[in-house]
Order: sequence, then structure tokens, then C-alpha cells
Amino acid sequence: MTKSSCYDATVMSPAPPRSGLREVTRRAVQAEIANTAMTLFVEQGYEETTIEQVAAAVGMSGRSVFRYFATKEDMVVGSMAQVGHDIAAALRTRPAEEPAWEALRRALDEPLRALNDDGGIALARSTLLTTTPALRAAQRQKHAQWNELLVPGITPRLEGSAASRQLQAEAIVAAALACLDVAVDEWTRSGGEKPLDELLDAAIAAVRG
Amino acid sequence: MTKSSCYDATVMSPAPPRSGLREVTRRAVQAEIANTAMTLFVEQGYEETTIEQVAAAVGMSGRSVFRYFATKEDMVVGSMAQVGHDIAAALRTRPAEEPAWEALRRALDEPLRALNDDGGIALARSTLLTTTPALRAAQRQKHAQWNELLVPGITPRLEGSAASRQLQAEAIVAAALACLDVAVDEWTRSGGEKPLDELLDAAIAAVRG
DNA sequence: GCCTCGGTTGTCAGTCACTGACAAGCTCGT
DNA sequence: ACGAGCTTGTCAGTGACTGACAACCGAGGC
Repeated sequence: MTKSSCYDATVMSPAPPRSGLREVTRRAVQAEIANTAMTLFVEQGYEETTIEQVAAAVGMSGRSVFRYFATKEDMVVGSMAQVGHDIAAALRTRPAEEPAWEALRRALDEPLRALNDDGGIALARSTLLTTTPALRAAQRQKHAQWNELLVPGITPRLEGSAASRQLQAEAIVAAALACLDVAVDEWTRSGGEKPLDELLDAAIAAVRG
Repeated sequence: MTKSSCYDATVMSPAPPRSGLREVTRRAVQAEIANTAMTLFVEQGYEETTIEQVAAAVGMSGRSVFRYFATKEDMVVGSMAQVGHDIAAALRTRPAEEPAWEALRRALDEPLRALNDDGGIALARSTLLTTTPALRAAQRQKHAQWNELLVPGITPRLEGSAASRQLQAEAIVAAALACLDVAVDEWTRSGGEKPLDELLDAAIAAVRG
């Protein structure tokens, strides 16, 4: 009965289109909460950290924290919604005649590089993600949303009836994101040593072999 | 801080190897709780149904319900753990030289048929699953466990170094299960009309095309 | 300078999933 | 019949999350 949250989160401001300055400060506060939370989570564990502790660390009431994040999990995975939109945007810039897999793979280049580059933080977050069941679940849910975001960019690259292309696109996107998950997991296990792009390419090659 | 649950669930009896009859009655009670819960969930919705209501309907205390199911979600998705083991077992019976994808696809034949056959209940459950975010998350977690169960049956069918085969196997299994998800989703949306096996084959063909 | 208005905040009270502890009851083997 | 082992209900508690309300704070109109 709790946490219906009805909308997504993180940018959980669909109703009031915040007016300029308000929005900026809101983002800032949101970012500070997220950072503080991440620090605490890494220090003492996700489950062992209460909302009250995070709130105290940022200097606000627990109630107010929930005015910035719909759920505790969103403090960690909230930003993934944005990444999903970025990938979808990148996909839209790919040439129309590019094959589905190729376009998808290229659309992942940018976020992949982002992960690989700021090694430290991304790796810490990824480790936290993979070691906390509740967070893994939340992460998977975000990925499912990526699916819906990416499918429209794939259907026009396929052949067959509309219904058939829909199913094909869903399958391809789901499989590609599954490969991404596998690659990121391996990357995380390797402590960020192995190059992410090669892992992803290997995963895709295995699937399509 | 809640629901660590440490072990899986449903068959959440790893410590005490229950002695014969005890185990039977336990399974029976478990099944009755699950059935009663499913009825209530379908009738009035998952989120809108409290544990207390389920407990009252079965005639026991809320506390005791949690002695049979680690979490509320497990009342719905608990049985999926068994299915995962079944698939893994089926995979082990496939000839060793059968290619990875083929063996995997064949190992899914049995559970697929089970879904398609008892149309009513499975479809109702599947519909509840797809319309309740919390349950979808739980379902995805179970699927992730299937991954780990199936990978060992795939690695020997691949080529390359041990590490390479591990990554390949993880990717293939994850992609195949992603295809399964897509197929089951479409099957659910079609009200059980479209044949599941054909949907799965179409999904796999799209991915590997 | 004051006042009002939209938005933000803290406080309080409540729901619900989930857990530990304990005492009482039931079942089984001997 | 009796004790060991399981199971059960009860009670008390934690923690995520929500609704309601009153107080506050900054920007615009007068």
C-alpha cells in the first residue's frame, strides 16, 4: 500500500512545470541529497542507512527528502531515467538505413564512455548496485523503461508487418540491454579494469554468433 | 532495513530439512495461502490487499503468513524458483554437442507448454504480474536467478577460454530470457491467443537475424 | 514598506510490510 | 504418558512512505 509513487521519480515534477529558478535550486538540492546519500550508502551500506540519517546529514527533515525522491532507491538509480532518454536521443541521430543492432550499439557508445571515464564514482555506484538486491531490482525497473524508450527508434529499421516489427524491436532492444547488463556486471567485477566496450562487443557477438 | 530475508523464499526452508510429513503439510498450507492471496489480488488489486486480509482469509495470523512466505511478492512469484530449477534440469538432459541456443530453446519447451496449457490461471497471474510494478520487479529478480542457474549448462557448449565462455554464456542466457520475457508479455497482451512458442521463436529469430 | 500569493518546510499522526521474542499448544517418537 | 521439536498467536518495534496542516519565505502589486 506504500510507495505507489504513480509517476516515475527523480524528475518527479510532472504536474507543476517549475518556473526557472525554482527548478534550478530544486535540481541542486536533489543532487546534494543524492550525493550525501551515496556517501552514506557506500560507507555503511544501503539497508543499514535510514532516510532519517540521510535527512540529518543534509540538514532537513525526513519528510522533505521524500519531496525530492519518491523512494529511497531513487536516490541511487534516479538519474538512470535521464540516461535512458539520452540513449534514445542518440539512437534518433543514427542514419535511418543503419541496421538495428548497429544503431543500438552506437547509441550506447556515449553512456559507455561516460561510465568508463569517471572510473571512480561510476564504479562505486555500480558495485553498490550489484551488491544490494533492492537496488538491483530498482535498476532493472529503470532498464525496463529504457526498453520502451528505445523500441520506437528500432522498429523503422526492421522488415515485416507492423505487429511483427514491434515484437522484433522489443526482442532486439531487450537482448541488447541484457548484453549491456552482462558487460557492466563483468566490468564491475573486474574493478573497472576490463574495457567496457570490448566486453559489450563480446557479449553481443556471443548472442548473435 | 526490512525484508533482508537473506535466503530466497517460498521454499524458504534451507536450515531445517523438514522431516517427511511436516514438509507435506507445509507445502499444502503454502499453496493454500498462495491461492487465497492470488484470488484476493486479482479481485481487489495487489497493493490494495494487505497481508492481514490474506491471513484472515486463510484463518491464521499475519505473523504466521510470514512463516511461509518471506515477502508479500513471493506469494505470487515464489513458485518461479522451482521453474528455474526445472529449466536447468531440462537443459542438463540436452545432448552435450547441441549448440547453446538450440539447447536453451528446447529447455524452455516444457515450461512454455505449461503456461500455454492451463490458460486461465497462468494468464491471470501473468496479467497481474505485468500490471503491478512491484510484482514485475520481483519477477525480474527471479529471472536473474534463472540466469545463474542456466549459465553452467551453457558454458560447455561454447568455445574459447574459460573466462570468455563464461561471459558468452551469461550473454546468451540473458538474451534468451529477455526474448522469453518479450514473448510472454506479448502473449499476455494478446489474452493468451497468440501461440507462445511461435512468439518466442520470432523473438529469437529477430535477435539472431 | 506592506501584503498577498505560490511554493517549501517541519511536525504530527497514521498505514503497512516485516522482524524478534516469548509463551502456549500440538505432534511425534519412545 | 512424556518430553523434544515444531508451529502458532501475541506483542512490541523498526522503517519506508503518505496525508494534512500550519508556519515560513521570497517575489510582485499596491
